[in-house]
Amino acid sequence: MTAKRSGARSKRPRPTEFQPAPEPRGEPHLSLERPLSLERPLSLERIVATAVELLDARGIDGLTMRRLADRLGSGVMSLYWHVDDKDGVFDLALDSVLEYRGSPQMNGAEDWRVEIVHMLEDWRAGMLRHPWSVPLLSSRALGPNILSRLELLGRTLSRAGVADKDLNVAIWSLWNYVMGATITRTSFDLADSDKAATQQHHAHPGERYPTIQRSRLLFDDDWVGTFRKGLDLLLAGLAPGR
Amino acid sequence: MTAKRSGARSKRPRPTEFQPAPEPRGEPHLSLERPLSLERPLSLERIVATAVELLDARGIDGLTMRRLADRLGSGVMSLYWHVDDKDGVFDLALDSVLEYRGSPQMNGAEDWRVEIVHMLEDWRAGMLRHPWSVPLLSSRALGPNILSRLELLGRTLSRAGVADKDLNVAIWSLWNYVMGATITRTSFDLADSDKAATQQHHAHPGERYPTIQRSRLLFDDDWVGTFRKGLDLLLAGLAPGR
DNA sequence: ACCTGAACACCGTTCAAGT
DNA sequence: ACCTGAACACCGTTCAAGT
Repeated sequence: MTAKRSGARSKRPRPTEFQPAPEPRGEPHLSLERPLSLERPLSLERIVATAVELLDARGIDGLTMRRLADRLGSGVMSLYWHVDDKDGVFDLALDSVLEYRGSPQMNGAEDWRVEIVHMLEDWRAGMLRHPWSVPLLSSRALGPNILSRLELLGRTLSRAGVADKDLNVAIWSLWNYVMGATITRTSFDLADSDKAATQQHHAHPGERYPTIQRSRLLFDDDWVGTFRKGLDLLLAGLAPGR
Repeated sequence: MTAKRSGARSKRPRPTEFQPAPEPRGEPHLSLERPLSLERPLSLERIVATAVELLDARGIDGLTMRRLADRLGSGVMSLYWHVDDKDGVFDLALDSVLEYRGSPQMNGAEDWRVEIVHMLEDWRAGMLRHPWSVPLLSSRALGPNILSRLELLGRTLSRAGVADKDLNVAIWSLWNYVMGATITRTSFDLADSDKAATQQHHAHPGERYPTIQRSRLLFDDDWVGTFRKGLDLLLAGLAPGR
């Protein structure tokens, strides 16, 4: 039977440090009904936070409505009062993980170049911290937090002197660069953990892939450095002035 | 996870050849309404081709082992003799769609810039023709056809005069750019078909996203032009010579 | 070598109902 | 307003077996 409503349930699964629920800051609307108790009552915030936890722990296939409900100490169907369906959970989890907490004082005084690099590295780091977000991001619609990042990026470029007519290309070039770099990175993490494939394709690239081998393409693990170099190059091209 | 297992199970021993192209020859248009099973014997090729067909027609969730077997006119479990598991089908389908048929005579005589642009646009077009390949590509290991594309890209860059020590950054920058641009593109296709989200976030970007609106970021549909511009910019930065 | 159905342990979601 | 179990129509895959 599935009667598991005994008292020992429904405690917080783990005290692991973990990013707070999607809306920690003083944002417009929020539930002032409930105290911040993470205990009994189901709430969108709790559902999303737990979904992220589950995704972090077990990957994209590990998120199951039943498993999620279980972790929350509720019945499966209770989730459906708060959420449309499983895709809704994916969308919410994805966007929550992409929220941008800007650095304390990023005002106009700073060098815009520093600012942009910081934004993009933060974004990339966020995705790498939750690798499941990458495929999700490429198969689901853009949420508000992602759009906010785009907006901020555009604003900064604009402030840096990029003309309106060039803004489009500038934003997308940077955006695409970050997405691409992150995908590449997670791809290779995957490849590394998949020894069979690595053996088969990466271990002896000299025979079929001499250039790849010569450039040490698959073995260079200075991802951050490479990321920065390409980014600098791009920025130089986009806003040559100053 | 690659499909070939080390045991004696696979159809083809796994030496040098991975597997031929399952994509339909002739014009890329194919009928989605395929009559079932005119050819009797199951084969890896047939399985992969049908999987691609199914993915094209019904998306990533539409591929089901049962459905696949059904289309092939076989029992579900018959598939498992040719293929490890469902992930194996995904890997095979993905790689098959990314095969590069170089243009007839792409020899050294051509301008390398033309060559590279052609390669990358072909790659991008291939992914857009099979949108399910994008999230798959960002969550699965790189297959041989993808590595071949990388190799060719590196070789061409090298021939164009890029020094070995710069090859790494050059390859990844271009690669990442294409991946990112393609993801962005498919994201917006999704957003367009998702009217609720579009209504909510894209229809009134002026209020919360003034810069995005000003740059007409979300409404510009000259994807090809934008793609080309960013690419030219990148190429100029990567190989300033000439 | 190749293919098969039955069976198992799961899924997401509808529904009618409880508080 | 919030939550629930039972039920339905699916899944992927193991197994023992057939040719």
